[in-house]
Amino acid sequence: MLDIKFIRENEEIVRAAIAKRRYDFNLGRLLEADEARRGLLQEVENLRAEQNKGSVSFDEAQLASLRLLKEKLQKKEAELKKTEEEFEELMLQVPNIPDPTVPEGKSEEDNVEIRRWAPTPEGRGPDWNVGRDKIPIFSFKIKDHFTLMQKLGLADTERGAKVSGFRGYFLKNDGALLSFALWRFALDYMLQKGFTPFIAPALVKENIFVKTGKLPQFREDIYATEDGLFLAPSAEVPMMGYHEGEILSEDELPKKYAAFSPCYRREAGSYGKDTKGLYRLHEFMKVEQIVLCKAEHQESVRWHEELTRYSEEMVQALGLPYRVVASCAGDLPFGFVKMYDIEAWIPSEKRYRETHSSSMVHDFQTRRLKIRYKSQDGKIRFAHSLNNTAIATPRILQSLLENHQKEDGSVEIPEALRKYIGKDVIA
RNA sequence: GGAGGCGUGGCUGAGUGGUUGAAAGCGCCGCUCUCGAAAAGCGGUAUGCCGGAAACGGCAUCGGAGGUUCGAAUCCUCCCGCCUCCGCCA
Repeated sequence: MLDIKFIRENEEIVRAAIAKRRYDFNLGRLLEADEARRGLLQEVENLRAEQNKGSVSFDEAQLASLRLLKEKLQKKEAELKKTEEEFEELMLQVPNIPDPTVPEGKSEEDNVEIRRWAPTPEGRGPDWNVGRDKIPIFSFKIKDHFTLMQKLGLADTERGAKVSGFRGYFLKNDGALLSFALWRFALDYMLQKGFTPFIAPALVKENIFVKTGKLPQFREDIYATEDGLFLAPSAEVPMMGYHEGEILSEDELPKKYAAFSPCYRREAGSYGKDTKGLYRLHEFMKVEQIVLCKAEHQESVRWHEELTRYSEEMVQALGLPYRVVASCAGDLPFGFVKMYDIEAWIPSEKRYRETHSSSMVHDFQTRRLKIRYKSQDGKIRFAHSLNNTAIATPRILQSLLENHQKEDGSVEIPEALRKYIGKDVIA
C-alpha cells in the first residue's frame, strides 16, 4: 500500500507508474473518493467537537438538543464509513512505483538480462567447456536432471504421487543428503554475512497473509487449513509477520534474517507446466533472505544489490552458469519497486530458468504491517523491506545435477558442498 | 477435547458511566550538580488522521467490530489473541 499523501502530492508519478506497468486503475476515482472522505471527515469531526463540548450539562432542554445532534452525527458517520470503505478498497489497488531503472515492457519476454556468469573450464576435464556466450558445452550427450536422479536413486516421484498426489515426490539417498548439504551451505553463507538464522513457521494466520498482500489476491494459489490457518508459500510471509505492529529503534536496523521453511504453492493455473521433474512443486524447502532497513531509497538500493550479490556468490560457489534478469515493468509484481531474478542454466532445456528472486519493496508491505522504527530525529517511519532467495530445493538440483554430470551418469559434487555431504561424487 | 482466567501507553500496573489520553513506578531524553561518571534534583516523554507555511487547533485510539447512552477504558453482544489446570501427545 502506498501513502495517500504521496499519491495526492505526486499524482503524475503514480499515473506514470500505472501506465508503465500497463496496469488498469482509475486514479481519478481514488482521488475523488479521498476528497469526499476528507470532506465528510471534517464534518463529522466538527459535530463530535460540538458534542464533546455539550456533554457536561444536565438540563432537559439541552439534553434534547444533544439528542438531535447525536442523530445528525450518526447519519454523517454512516456516510463517512461508506466513503471510507470505498477509499480503502481503491487504495489496495494502487501498485507500487517501479524504480526508474526498471525496464519498459509488458511481459516476461521484455525482461532484460543484466549480466551472465559461467564457471571457468579449468579443472573440469576435457568433456566440458564454456562458450563465449557463457553457455556450457558438453562433449557428450547429456541427461536431464530427472533421468539422472532416477538412475542415481535420488528421487521417487511415482511413489511421491501415490502418497502425496500430483507433483508429489520423495527425495532419498544422496538426493536427501544433497538437500541437507545445500540448506546448511546456504545458511552458513548467510551467517557469515551477519544474518540471523531462523526456522520459520509455515502455518500462518490469515491476518498476516492479508497484511503481506497475499490474501485475498492470491487466494487460489494458497493452501488453506481447516483451522483457518494458511500454508505459507515462502518464509517471507512469517518473517514479515515477525515484526508486525512493532516500532523498532533505528540502531537495531538493518535486521538481516536467513529463514528456513517449507513452502507450499498450489500452482493453480499451471496444470500442464513442468510436470516432469522437480522444478514446479507444491511443497519445497527454502532458505530465504529478509532485510528490514532504514526508509531511504539509497539504502534499499544498496541492500537490493547486496542481497542479489549474495545469491550470485552462492550460485557461483556451486559452479552453476546463470544470468541476472531485471523484471520489466509489465512483469513486475504489484507491490515491488524492482526485482531481479537469478536464472540458472538448464543444459537439457537449453535455457535459463529462475532459481532466485530478489525483490525491493520499499515501505509498501511494512505500511500495512505497521513495521516502523524511530529514527535519530525522533520521527517514526515505516521500515523498508527486501527479500531474496538464498537457496530453494529441490529446484536448484535441476541445474546442479545437470551441470555437474559426467558422461557415465555420475555427478560431481561442487567443492563448496563436499564438506556438507562428505563425498566428491554421486554415482 | 474439558474447566477457568486475562487483554490499559516502550514496560510494570491503577482506574468500573462525566475535563481520564488515562494515576504511580520503571525505562528513555534534556538540564542542574561533577574534572568526568554514578547518585540525586528539576523538566519532558503515545500513536494515527484532518486542517495549517508554521505556531497551533480539531478528531480518534485503553485487543478488534458493533450496540446502549447526551456522554463508555468502564455496561451489553460478537470476534480475535494470550494464559493456567486436566486429558492426549512427537
